[in-house]
Amino acid sequence: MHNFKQKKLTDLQIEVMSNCVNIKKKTFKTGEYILSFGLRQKMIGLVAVGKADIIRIDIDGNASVIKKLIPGSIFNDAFSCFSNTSTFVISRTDTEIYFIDYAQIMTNCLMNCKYHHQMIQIILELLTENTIILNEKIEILSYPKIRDRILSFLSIKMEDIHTQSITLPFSITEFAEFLCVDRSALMRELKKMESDGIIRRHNKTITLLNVSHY
Amino acid sequence: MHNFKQKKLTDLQIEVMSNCVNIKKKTFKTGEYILSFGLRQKMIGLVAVGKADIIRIDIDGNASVIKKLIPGSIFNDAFSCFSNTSTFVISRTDTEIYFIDYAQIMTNCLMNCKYHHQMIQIILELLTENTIILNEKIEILSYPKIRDRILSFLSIKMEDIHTQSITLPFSITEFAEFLCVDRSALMRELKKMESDGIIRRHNKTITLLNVSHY
DNA sequence: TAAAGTTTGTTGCAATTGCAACAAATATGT
DNA sequence: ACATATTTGTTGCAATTGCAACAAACTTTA
Repeated sequence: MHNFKQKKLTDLQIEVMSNCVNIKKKTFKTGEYILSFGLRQKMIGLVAVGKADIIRIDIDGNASVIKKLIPGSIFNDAFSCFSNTSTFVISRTDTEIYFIDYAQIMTNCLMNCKYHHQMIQIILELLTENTIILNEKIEILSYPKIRDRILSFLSIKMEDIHTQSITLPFSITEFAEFLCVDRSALMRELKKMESDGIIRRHNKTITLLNVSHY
Repeated sequence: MHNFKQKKLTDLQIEVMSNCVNIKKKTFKTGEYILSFGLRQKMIGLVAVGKADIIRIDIDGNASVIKKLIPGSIFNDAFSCFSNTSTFVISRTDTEIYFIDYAQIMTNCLMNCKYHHQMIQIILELLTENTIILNEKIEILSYPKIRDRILSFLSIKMEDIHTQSITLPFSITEFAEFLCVDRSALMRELKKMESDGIIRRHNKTITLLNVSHY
């Protein structure tokens, strides 16, 4: 199974940070909502064990996966700054989550704290990584056509892992949600792309064929 | 003219930061590209005078305005982390831009620097604001229908400025680019929404009418 | 102020998409 | 292993959108 590029917090980093700010560990069962007790708390969540999704549910009840979380992934409440929609983090397996209060970083932690510098750096990296992911999503959604969204998604992911073949980290249904398109329309387009000789697909593995001739 | 909510760097903040890191000032003429000399330089750009746009141009040459920059706005190279697209900052009027090298922040600046703490805070705020803006854009683009995108845009902006009336900060043509929809299709939908009694529009001013009955 | 360029407004038409509905295949839970 | 739930695959049809093309209004520039 391919791993998509993703910044992870190492044990060392966690140790560094726990020397500087308060870190709490909580466990969640499959399907439970991970809500870091009230979203506006400036907490960073860190997935230590298990899988979770950041999902957005709009006024009409439509769900969309914003980001798949795997061990080492972080999420912060910056994701929850939507206006009309609700953002949740939901565990897909049993999970262990660390919550890091980064309001402390700016207030409580002494400037001459031995670990402060390193931790600020980590947090800046995390925020930057979030920005990149969100930019990629905008890149994908800016195409009106499903085919272009698929190709855009593939090229982003293939650039990350340097291959011509991708195993989706989600089901086709979730893939449609991620691309913000109708599932059956996605299905139709995938089939069409196969018959057009652009891709090949076995279940969740998609291979981009050579299309140098254009 | 309404101002959309936007974090600004105050003179004080600029002064604070100039005590800590190197800040360079450059001027640009209308239509010039503001490229902070090579995009991967971890520079923050700050608009002091004039207007500029962050635009994205995809492989097919389609342009999309990501963010309108006004005096006080910042932009950073996190915006330029697209894979298949190019992101530019282009001046729309004569502009004065400050460039802040924030690579220095992590390396050169001494930890006991008097201004360090305050500046880190400013930068974290800027990154967080960027995240919010990108999330709003995703929120808008996640709707397949033009009408929903318009309504989503309006409700986000109206929440910001607490009113029922919005004066677009861009032309209708740019509005279409921002929403990633065809201009004539946007036109058509705006007209339809007017005849449906949902909005009223005079030039760039859109008023959301009461639709409590649903 | 005349000319050139840009934005706005409009429309017909074809392509794409969403939606609904259903059967088949998988996965899950007891 | 059985029953139930979920995901996948397929299709017809209607609605929405993009595209092309053009006229009118408005800006900019010489």
